[in-house]
Parts: sequence; structure tokens; C-alpha cells
Amino acid sequence: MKFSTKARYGLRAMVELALNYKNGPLSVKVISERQDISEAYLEQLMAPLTRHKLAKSVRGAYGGYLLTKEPNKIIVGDIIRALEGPIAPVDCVSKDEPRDCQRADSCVTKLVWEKVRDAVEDALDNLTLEDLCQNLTSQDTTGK
Amino acid sequence: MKFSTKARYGLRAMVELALNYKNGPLSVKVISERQDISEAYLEQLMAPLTRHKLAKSVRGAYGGYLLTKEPNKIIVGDIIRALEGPIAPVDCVSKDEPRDCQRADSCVTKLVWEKVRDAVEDALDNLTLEDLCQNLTSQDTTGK
DNA sequence: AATTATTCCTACTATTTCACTAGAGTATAA
DNA sequence: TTATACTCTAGTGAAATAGTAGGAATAATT
Repeated sequence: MKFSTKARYGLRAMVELALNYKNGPLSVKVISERQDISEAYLEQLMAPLTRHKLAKSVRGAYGGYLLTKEPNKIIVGDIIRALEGPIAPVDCVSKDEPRDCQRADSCVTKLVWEKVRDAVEDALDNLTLEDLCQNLTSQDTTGK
Repeated sequence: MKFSTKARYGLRAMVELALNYKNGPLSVKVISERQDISEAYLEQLMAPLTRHKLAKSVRGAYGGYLLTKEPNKIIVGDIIRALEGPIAPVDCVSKDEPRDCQRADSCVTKLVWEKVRDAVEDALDNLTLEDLCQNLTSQDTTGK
């Protein structure tokens, strides 16, 4: 029950964009350095984020990526879904692409997975990039 | 962000034991037939459940597995943890075996994973095997 | 016009994890 | 003493993960 590096790295990249929100585009190179993520790999992660209109790109020199909205309008859950697909601890309870299973008594445990799915969605959909940025700055003052 | 077959099959096996709670041990063979799970594979899943004292075994003819407690005393979260280890969407927020990461600003996203972890634990720790059994019987009456 | 910095696109690959299978050994009831 | 179970460990095939690599397109700078 782990999130992949796609979700983890991609989210960190988005936080980096949020921190830079007022300063124009940030290149993959810079993000990858600041966040210590492989440049080529991070490039791939930006594609789904752009496709889902969470970030937009500016090509050419001095280009890079920008958020499409203010940090407080960007939901962490949407970032994760863009990177990993629908949030579902097991395929049969995926809201978007449920996979129906033959077994009648799979319903016995379905309740469990539905509750987990809802709990995770609730947690992720009530956090914005701004929340994370605030968390960072408040932690900085505590000194390590 | 998926649960493995270990968690899914193992939980289904435990529900099967709960349904049979008053009738003595249930063999892996029977469980595997009722739940349509490979016998040899399910055998392996019973080991951690036994080790964590959620089930106990009776060897020899007419043997099998039993719950160690009443279904309403067995927490779904404990079953999942026995089968998959600590509930943690990323390693750094594992309550038992946290893996410390060097990156100071990993803290930026740590909040996210902690919230997810807590949400999942809360969901799983507030369900017992009895809850699932009741869910089954009530669903049976709805037809389908 | 050439150069440089950037995103875009796609194919490839190494590693790891998952989901089993297989078989030999041990305990126990009938 | 035999059949029925659990116990333990090693092996394996397929799939997913986590990247690498390279070239084409685009835009600003010189």
C-alpha cells in the first residue's frame, strides 16, 4: 500500500512550482536540482501534470513550468490522481474504472476497501499546495 | 497505491474463518475452494496471521485454522498489518520502522503522507471481522 | 543565422516486486 | 500406519517500477 515515486516526486515538483509561483517558469533542470530527482525522469512526470492542466509549460530558453492556478486552488488529490490514476486500494472500488469481479462474496471485503478509498480521498482532497508551503515555512523557523 | 493479494486474500480467508467461528477448524483446502484462492499460496498467507496470533492452527486430520478471538474482537487493521507490515503510504512515515530521509524539504510533503497514513489506519482499525460478516448477511437479502 | 536552453516524445532497459508453484518435512487423528 | 493436515524454504515467470537515452520541436539570445 505504497505510493510510487511518480506520486512522490511529482508532488514535490509541484510544491517547488508553488514556492516559485510569482517568479515565472521554473525549468525541469532547476526543479530536479532543488529536489534531487533525475532530470530525465522528472521530465516524464511533468507530462501528465500538464495534460491534467495542473501545470503548463513554456518552451524555449528561459522556459519551464508554471502552475495553472494559485497554489490554494490546486488540490493535492488531483495531483496524485494525475500521476497515479484513480485512487483505489483495490481495482474493484475504483470510482472511474471499476473492475467488476465475479465473486459474489468479494462484497464481504468490498466495504473495507471502499472505506479506505474514501478516507484517502478525503485526506488528499482537503489539502492544497498552499497548505504544504505554509507547512514548510513554519517548520523552517523551528530550526531543523 | 494498491493493497497486494496478500492483504486481499488473507482478509477473505479471515472472514471465512469468522463465518465458521462456532464450527471448529477450517482447512486451507476448504478456504481456498470457497474463496477461489490457490491452496499453496493461501497456505503461506496463514503463516503471518498465525504468527501475529490472529489465527491458530490445528494440525493433523480434521485440522485447519481457527480464529484466536471472537470475530468482534479481531480488528481488520491488525489483519492487514500482519500481512503487509506497517501501514505507511511512503516509508518515511512508517510508525514502526520509519526510514529517515536526508532531504530536509521532504518535510514539505511528509504532512500529506502522514494524513493519508492516519486516515487509512483509522478506517481499518474501526472495522472488525464481525462488521464484515454482518455486512454479508444483510447484503444477501437484497438479492443480487 | 547560429547558438543555446528548454520542452516534447518515444523507445529501451535494469531492477525489483508480486504472485504464485513445488517439494520435502512434521504433527496428529482415525 | 495411513491419510490428512500444517510448516518451511527455495525457486520462478510475469509484470510493474524506476529509471536512461536520444532526437525533434520551439523560443530567446547573440
